[in-house]
Amino acid sequence: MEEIQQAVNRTIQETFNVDLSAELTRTQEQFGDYATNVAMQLAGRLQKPPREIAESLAAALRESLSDTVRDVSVAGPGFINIALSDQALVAMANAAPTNKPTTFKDQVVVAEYSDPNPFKVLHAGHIYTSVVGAAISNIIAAAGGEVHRVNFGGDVGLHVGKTMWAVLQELGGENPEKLQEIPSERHAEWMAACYVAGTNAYEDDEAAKAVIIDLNKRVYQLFADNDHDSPFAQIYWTCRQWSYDYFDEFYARIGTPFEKYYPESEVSTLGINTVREQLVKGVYKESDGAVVFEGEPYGLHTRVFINSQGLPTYEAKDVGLIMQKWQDYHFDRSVVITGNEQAQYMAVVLKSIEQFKPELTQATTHLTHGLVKLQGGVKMSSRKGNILRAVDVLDAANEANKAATGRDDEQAILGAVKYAFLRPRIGADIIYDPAESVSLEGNSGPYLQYAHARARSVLRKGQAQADGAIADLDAAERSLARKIGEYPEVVKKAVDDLLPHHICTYLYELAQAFNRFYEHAKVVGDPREATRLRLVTLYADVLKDGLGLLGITAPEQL
RNA sequence: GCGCCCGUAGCUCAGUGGAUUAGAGUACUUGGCUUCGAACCAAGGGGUCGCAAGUUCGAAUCUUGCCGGGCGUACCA
Repeated sequence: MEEIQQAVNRTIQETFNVDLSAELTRTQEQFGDYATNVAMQLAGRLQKPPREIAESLAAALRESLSDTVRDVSVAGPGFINIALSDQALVAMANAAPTNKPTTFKDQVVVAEYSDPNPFKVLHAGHIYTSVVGAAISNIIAAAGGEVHRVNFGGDVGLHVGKTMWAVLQELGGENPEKLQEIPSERHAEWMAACYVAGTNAYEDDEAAKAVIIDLNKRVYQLFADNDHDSPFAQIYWTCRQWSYDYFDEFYARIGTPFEKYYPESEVSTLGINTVREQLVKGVYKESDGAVVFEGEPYGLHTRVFINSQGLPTYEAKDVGLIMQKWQDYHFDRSVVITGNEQAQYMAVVLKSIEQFKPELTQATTHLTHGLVKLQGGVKMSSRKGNILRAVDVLDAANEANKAATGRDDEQAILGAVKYAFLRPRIGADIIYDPAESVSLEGNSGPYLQYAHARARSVLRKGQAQADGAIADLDAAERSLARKIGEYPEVVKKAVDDLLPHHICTYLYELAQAFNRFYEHAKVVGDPREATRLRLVTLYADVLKDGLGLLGITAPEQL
């Protein structure tokens, strides 16, 4: 593609003495393989009819690209359509499984996502953000980045006070030894129930509310005193560990493990110190007893970093987190993935850091996604416990899959759920329908897994013939080869935009192209077997590679 | 009020560095398995691209203004 693009640029330069970078787009197969509209762009500057410009460019390109191009034609108001030769198409297809962009070559990248709070339950949104974050991390890694996947969460704060309140009720006071009576497989659900009880008490019971506020302060004090031994400390640390065990287990299950957790407690001191330091230098200001950053000069709003009681808010903690990540990794790029309700909040935090560490914010990218809603547009409400938990999403997928296939298949339901979450472009809220996600038909994860398994099955029958050279292509083969060769361009686009859904769109089109090919092209036993086996191999490899970027497995057989 | 995100077929979504006739899936109606895995393929109906102006040879895409939805807007995260 780049070769052709350069040839077009060179031709424009030579023919019209104009420096212009031509944009090459993929076009419908009936028109060719690539198209460009430079002739229309040039029409104004050259004061010539676009078709005339297109004709002379096309003629020159036919000459200079005679090795790689089958035909260069002019269509409509002045589009130049370029059809590749079979050899060029085959060369691109051959390179497709391994040809990756080098956008992040030799760069250290920190990817932060998921960010659940200890002492709370993982909900559907956590699967979504984890799956999206993992896919983006995979894409960056494919482009050469050294990716460190990290996770940030609140091990201190009011929600901890709420949970601890109910925990103490359950234990009948500060009796850490009673925790041992809770079997390990019930830890997560027990703590989730405690959080719900604590939240309800906080809202309904004034006395409890006061206790919870006090417990919150006591938790902060544990860190100030480095207290691991008092009964209260033992309960806190044990429950905190239960949370991290539960997170680890869940991430392992869905295949999105993390290298490091950054608990809030570990970054808040750095955050508060940094903010105080910069308060003296005038970056932050005191206002009504709190420390704030005034965003209005930058079109943002003012936010509190240290509250009037001297405690750090999330803003100061995030300052600490970013500083800590910098100290730990000296990253070239830091990608933070959160819900879009944090978009403007993060803009303020980053703008404030830009005042004293501009190199750090320049290297930071904040990507935001929407909420997970259920089919029918019902929003998942937080608190109270009437939420869709992460396991509920997987259970629903499992139920639906079982109803359709009659068996349990963890890889199938993970493939289904992940694909359902990755298919839409990041940004808007997503509507999740468990039944549709595990559907065996249409644009779904199982369709792609099936399409892969089917190809591998053909290859098993075709034995080891699959590395033969391809000489020429018939129409069905050409369509498939064309689609396979597009893969590197799609990955490049996904990397440039940091948008994994481009890969979903492509893989589905690829699988469709294969299924059409398969429909009327016999592979094993056909005179063209060698060529076709080679194409099927490339197809299956690309499909597997693409699913891998999405974090979806591609089983050899289903 | 101000700011950010979003609005494409009944439903769920691609397409938004401008481009050839706006595409998929699903649902509905049909056709195709004695043949490499039919979880597949093919055909059909279904769209004022929220509305209106503007820029252009050309706008779902860019600009402006409206309408509708979500979120944010100082001591929550």
